[in-house]
Amino acid sequence: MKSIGEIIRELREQKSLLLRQVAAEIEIDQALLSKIERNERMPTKDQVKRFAKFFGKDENELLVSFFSDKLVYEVRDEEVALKAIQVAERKINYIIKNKNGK
Amino acid sequence: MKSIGEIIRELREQKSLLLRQVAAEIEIDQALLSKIERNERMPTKDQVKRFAKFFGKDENELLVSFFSDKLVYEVRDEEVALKAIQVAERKINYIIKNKNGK
DNA sequence: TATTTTTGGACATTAAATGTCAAGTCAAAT
DNA sequence: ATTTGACTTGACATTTAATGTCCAAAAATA
Repeated sequence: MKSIGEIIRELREQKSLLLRQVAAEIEIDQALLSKIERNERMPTKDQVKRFAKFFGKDENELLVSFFSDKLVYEVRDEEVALKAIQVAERKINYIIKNKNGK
Repeated sequence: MKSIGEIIRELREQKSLLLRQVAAEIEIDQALLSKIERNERMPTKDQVKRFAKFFGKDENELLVSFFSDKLVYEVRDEEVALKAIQVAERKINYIIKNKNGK
């Protein structure tokens, strides 16, 4: 249930690394990393992959956090947020179901 | 389970109206309406509201279609799509829960 | 206080979405 | 077959939103 930013910050602090150090590894500006960790900016999908690799974390696990954050962001202020997500889930299930066959 | 575009097209056809006529009412280019109906472009939230008003449909109902389409679009090609949506739903529930109190 | 780390904010850059126009296809009608 | 009307297509313009950068300010630490 943690945001992608919180996760990244925790991983960094577990290793006692500085923003500057991680930023250099991931090849992003350290100010940007600071913002990402505080959920002020979203990383790109590619950056999330690099974080996973650098911290030795499962890529898909981080991607789930990342995309779920993006989804939440898209509807967080909407009255119909919850319903929209529920309908979206059904639509995705439908798409998956009819992916291969028919 | 229909897309916002399909819904709009059905509403228009039920009333036997031409693209040009509806486009004029909603105040958008008819080419854009054509694309919206075929899910080639997404309408804006404000346009969705105008469609609801013009067709006499419940606004929130159309907004749910609209936002769920946007959510699906955001993750449709991702391996983690379904999990991301499920986690997003939990996050939204959490946000709603802590909206007023605490 | 001096140094280092982190954050804030303005601005630049890039990317993505919406909007527009004119030409194109297609079907029906004549 | 030609014309007419409805719809679609594609290239392009415009707008909006996101990411990225830099430097100064703030906060923390020594």
